Amino acid sequence: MRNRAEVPTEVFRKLPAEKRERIISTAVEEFAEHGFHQASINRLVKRLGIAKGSIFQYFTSKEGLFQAVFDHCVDQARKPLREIKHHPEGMGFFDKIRATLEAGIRFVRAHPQAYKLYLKMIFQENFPYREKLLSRLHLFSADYLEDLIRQGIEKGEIRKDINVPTAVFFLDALLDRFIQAYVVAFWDASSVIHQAKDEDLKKHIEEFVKLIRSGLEAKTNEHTC
Amino acid sequence: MRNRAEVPTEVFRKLPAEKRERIISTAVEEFAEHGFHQASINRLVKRLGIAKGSIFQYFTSKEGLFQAVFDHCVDQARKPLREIKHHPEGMGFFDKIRATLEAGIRFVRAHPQAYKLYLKMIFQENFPYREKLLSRLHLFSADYLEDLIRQGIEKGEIRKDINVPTAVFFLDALLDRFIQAYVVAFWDASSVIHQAKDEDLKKHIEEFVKLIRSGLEAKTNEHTC
DNA sequence: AAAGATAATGACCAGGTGGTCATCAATCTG
DNA sequence: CAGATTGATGACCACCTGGTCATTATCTTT
Repeated sequence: MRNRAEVPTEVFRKLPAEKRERIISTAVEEFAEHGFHQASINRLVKRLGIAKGSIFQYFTSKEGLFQAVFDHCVDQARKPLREIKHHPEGMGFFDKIRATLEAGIRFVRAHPQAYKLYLKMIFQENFPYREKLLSRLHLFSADYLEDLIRQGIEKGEIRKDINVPTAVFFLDALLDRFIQAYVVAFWDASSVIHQAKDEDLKKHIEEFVKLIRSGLEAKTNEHTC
Repeated sequence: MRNRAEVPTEVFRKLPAEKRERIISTAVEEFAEHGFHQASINRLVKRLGIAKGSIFQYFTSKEGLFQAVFDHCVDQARKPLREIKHHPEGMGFFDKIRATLEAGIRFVRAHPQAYKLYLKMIFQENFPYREKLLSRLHLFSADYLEDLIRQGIEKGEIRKDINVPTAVFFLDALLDRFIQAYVVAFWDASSVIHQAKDEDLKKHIEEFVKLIRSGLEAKTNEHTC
């Protein structure tokens, strides 16, 4: 956070926007493909067709480059997050869940590399700025879902006897995993979500929300009525 | 698969069991901590107090060592998997889900390093034998869950109108993520599952299964009856 | 056009990697 | 005990890494 303005050097900031973008987006690809340590500056500069020394004139170090890449991705993610948070008040709880899923899919479609980078960071413990990323994301996902659930309870859409933290975890797991399955093939055991077309995706979102809403159990209402 | 008998050299197989185990389990730690590429043979042999040359007399290459490590972990995982698959016939669907969760927790408690290694492999695309691992796991999780769900439908425990692949995905996501949250702190936004004690864990498993069973929606039975 | 400032370059560096192999130590065999 | 066989060893190799910096090229200003 501190010195963030210094991380891409002044030299880099003076570069034509076009070149700046090309460098950042190529670097995103490199990190998303290989993780932090396996990512290679040599390979990057070869892909870019510039000299290695230039990279270190633009960014103080590999870590500095990564920080710039990371900040770039966070910026990309900001808009959709706000968009989701400010859903119209009239929407019901399960509509909001559906909208969240749709916005998530929209994001990973628009920025697949950024999302891949996020996935890489999750399980590669020695990534720099891991803590920073995770705290930022927690701020979003957990708090957002808890708000949603409490509102849903107040409005009578959700059972009152529910354990809120468990429900937060429940939803977080499902939403996150749904998005992951769209991007990473093998998370999707039954191969229905991964890279699905719009129509099929809508159906699966519908089915999915239905499960979140009512669970798996067969209704026994007939017996009681 | 081919040449699997050749992968740990005869020299290694002649070693006293004690030393063999120490080498494998230290290697598991190294790979679980650092992933494949970041794992260092130099560091490993230093930890073990043996010469680097020895490792290459025991295993043909770093990849060979990893294969041995991997096979070792799969062997560790086999017993609990079988145990789960052969649950007593009398058990209801949701009891089986509960038992699956409990068995999963028991496994990661007994072999945390093996599980960490699995997590590392998931998002590190250039890991060797990734396909092999994933196909093995799919065989378990998806097929097993599908069986369970179909049985549950036949017995009338699960709604008949359910979309089976979606339900498989739904369950797979939840079970997997529950186990992950026990091991990896930050998956557990609300910090209730991670490394929980037996009593608390039982409660959370109960709450969790309740959600899987009935979903989030408030029951509206009162109105209809 | 000349002078000065700024940016691009790639040979070079120290350090680490997986892997090799001649040498040495120990055990087994006759 | 002598000879042979096997296993342990670590100096060494080629290669790659992030990072440096003197040199060169380009642009700006006068």
